Amino acid sequence: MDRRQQKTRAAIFQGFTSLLEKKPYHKITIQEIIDAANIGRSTFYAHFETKDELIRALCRMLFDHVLKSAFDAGHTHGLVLKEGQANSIFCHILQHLQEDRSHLLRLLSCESNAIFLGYFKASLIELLRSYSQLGKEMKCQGVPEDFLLNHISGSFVEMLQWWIGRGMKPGPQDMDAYFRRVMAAVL
Amino acid sequence: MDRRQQKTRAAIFQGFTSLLEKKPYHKITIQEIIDAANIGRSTFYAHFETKDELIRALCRMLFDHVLKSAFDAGHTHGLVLKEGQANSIFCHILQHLQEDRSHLLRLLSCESNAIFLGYFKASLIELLRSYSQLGKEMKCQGVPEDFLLNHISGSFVEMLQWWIGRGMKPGPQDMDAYFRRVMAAVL
DNA sequence: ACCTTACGGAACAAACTGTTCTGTATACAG
DNA sequence: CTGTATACAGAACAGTTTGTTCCGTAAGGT
Repeated sequence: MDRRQQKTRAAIFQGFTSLLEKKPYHKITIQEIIDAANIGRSTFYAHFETKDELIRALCRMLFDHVLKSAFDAGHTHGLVLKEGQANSIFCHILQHLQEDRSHLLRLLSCESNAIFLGYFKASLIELLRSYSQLGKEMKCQGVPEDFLLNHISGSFVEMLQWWIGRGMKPGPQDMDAYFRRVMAAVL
Repeated sequence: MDRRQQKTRAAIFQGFTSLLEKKPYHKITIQEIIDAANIGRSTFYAHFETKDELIRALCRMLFDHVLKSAFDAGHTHGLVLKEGQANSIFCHILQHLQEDRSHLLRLLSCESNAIFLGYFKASLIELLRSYSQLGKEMKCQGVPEDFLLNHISGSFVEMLQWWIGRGMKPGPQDMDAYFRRVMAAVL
């Protein structure tokens, strides 16, 4: 990809991100993004057709990394923390978020975090669907697998929302423990 | 309240609702609502300052009824279905939704249902918080009550989303059974 | 019957949108 | 190093939407 395109794209993401920390998504105008990114009007439209397309691209970029690395960790250690283990998919995601370094956590803490959490849940469902050991780790006979997938992913995202809303106060291990307790009948 | 205001308010809700079934919330303009409701421009702004205020008023109106009646049923029967029981808070909500008559289910099925489900979850948390028998019905020691409240409400709404996305295919009793299974460690 | 007030509708400036155009600057390949 | 391709900035554009103000009319409430 052309270096100029990379820089422009990064500038748009950066400007958009900083705006999202100040005001809700639906009140941000494309004009403001253009000003924040310090680019020309036509340049923005050369990269993204709409604001929705922009946020989707942003989500893909951010979530792909986190979920991929969590998946790699979980492939050998399982979904949730078991006794004597240090890693697991869910715990790894939480730790990765707290370490941050990317703007991910700031976006998940912003006023419009529901949008990001929605995309996050969809990505998580896809991840779990492709998780080969899923069948072995899920209990709960008599309930459709699809329902369980939705319940697990949904519950995790709901927990994330609660965690973020409280300033990430309990640590990742504690959260993983809470999660394991309430999901005891499923995982 | 003035009869004229009642009629205007109803016309706005009606027009807005029918628009929501056709297109997503954020693509609906106030101008379209005005046209659909067949009222004057200044009249709309005399009732609501913004589109967000309108949808919030709509949610309050719709959810208050459902949750209040569900609460009355649950006050004598408990949160979830036990053997030999015909009613419970969660099962009652599902049944009430399926009977419909109000436009609630259509709104929860529309493209922008995430907005409604968000308000629904908030209302549900408030309802449960004021539910006197909550402490007795919740298991799961060692996990903050606030976390459980969020998990229960969140999981219910996630289930609702799944149910609606599948055309409300399994009946309310089946859904209540699924819910009871996955929440076995909590309720 | 009177007074209050909600309504309709026009007109308004302001802002945002999405597109098109032109000239310039930069990247990349040979 | 040179030429070609293309990404960029910036202006200009018409078309919407927004939120407000005005006034005359119509309906409600007492």
